[in-house]
Amino acid sequence: MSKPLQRREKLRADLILAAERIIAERGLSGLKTRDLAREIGCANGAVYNLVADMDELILRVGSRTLRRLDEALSAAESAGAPLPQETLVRIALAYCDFAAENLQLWRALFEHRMEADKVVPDWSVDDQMRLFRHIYQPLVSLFPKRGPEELEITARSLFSAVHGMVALGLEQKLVAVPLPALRKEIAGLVRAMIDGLIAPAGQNRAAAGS
Amino acid sequence: MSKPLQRREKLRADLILAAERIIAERGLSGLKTRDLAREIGCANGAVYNLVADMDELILRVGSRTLRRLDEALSAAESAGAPLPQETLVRIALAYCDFAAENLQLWRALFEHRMEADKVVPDWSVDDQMRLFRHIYQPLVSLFPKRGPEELEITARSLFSAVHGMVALGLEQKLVAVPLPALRKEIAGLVRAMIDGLIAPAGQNRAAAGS
DNA sequence: CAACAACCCTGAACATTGTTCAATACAAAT
DNA sequence: ATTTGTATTGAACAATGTTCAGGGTTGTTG
Repeated sequence: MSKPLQRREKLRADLILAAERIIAERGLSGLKTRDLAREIGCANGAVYNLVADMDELILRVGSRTLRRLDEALSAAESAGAPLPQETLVRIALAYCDFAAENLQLWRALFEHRMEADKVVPDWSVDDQMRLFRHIYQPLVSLFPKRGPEELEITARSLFSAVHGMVALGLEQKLVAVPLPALRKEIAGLVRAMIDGLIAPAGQNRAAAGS
Repeated sequence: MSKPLQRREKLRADLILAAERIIAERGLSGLKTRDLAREIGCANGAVYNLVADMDELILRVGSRTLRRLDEALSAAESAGAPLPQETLVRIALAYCDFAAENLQLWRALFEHRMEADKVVPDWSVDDQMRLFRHIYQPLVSLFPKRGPEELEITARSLFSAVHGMVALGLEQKLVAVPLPALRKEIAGLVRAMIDGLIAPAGQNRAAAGS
């Protein structure tokens, strides 16, 4: 009795949680199968009954991280004035804050590289794509005339630009900007990007919209 | 005779070049000491007479990559109208092109993480900082009233934003934007950022400059 | 030229890790 | 209770960065 299937699932959940804790504490490179096995109380070989390999485990943890990130962005989306400009700023800052507060787990999302030939499974790709929808809505309000495809690309670009600022801003403590300064920079540049995109501006607005 | 010191330096150079070639072909994770030793014709142990460890070797390759990147950006800087806006766009596109043409070597610059406690040597940090100076100059032309510190931060932010677009844009082939589209997006968003930063713009330009 | 010291190189050995697998223990079914 | 299929174990394997004692080479000195 004691429903072995449920026990298996329980162990699986424990494994993923243990992996998450270890990555958060010691970084992606601190994740070792033997530590995991000891942590959840089984032989190292048993790990491979719960997940196919380390890649899958890391992606599972990534999925959890992405879900929490998604929630943080959702909260920011509806946590103030519905002005699309300010909503986008809030989302960008929420992204920055999440990365700072979950530094190692957030890094793991991008540091991890699939071993060549093996493909990222669909459920993982879906997780990633879901993030863009947060900035898509405000962009629709800002640019009602533009088509969905164009807006999707813009959403992706905006997201990527903010991601870059966060990534390099949190990189190395030596030259790193202090967090408040980084937040200010992000807010400023997001507003600038939006203003510039709206702009009935001066001379050279040629290539942006076409 | 046969000047052993020069021989050593020759071997060292060979080693770095071999490492560069391997990273370019197989990525950072494809770099193995035994392959390197075979490649340059020595025992695997001998590698450690030429460099302290893999970290140093990777940083040496990174230094070469950064130098070439620096040259590419320099060329872009002076390869067209001296209008600062267009100069910045050219630099951003040159960055994108360099990353695309040197994908694995460029990725290695950011994928590589120092083993904790060990610090990045000075010469490597210098290499990295040098990149910002390319966008610093045009920014001085654009914002003569702002102080050097503020401009340095802006330079860093602009660079980071473009880096983010390139990084996520070249990431996964599945959802990846084709290169010409990415270039167009980068040019558009760089112009937007600049316009937005210049902007005597509408309602909400509060937080950017302060 | 000979003896010697300093240094380099070799290749075997070590430690760490992801992964596999034959043997064992266990659970359920007949 | 016996059988059967599955889960678990822990030893073994392979890959890989790194170290090291021993042998060889180089350059210097008498």
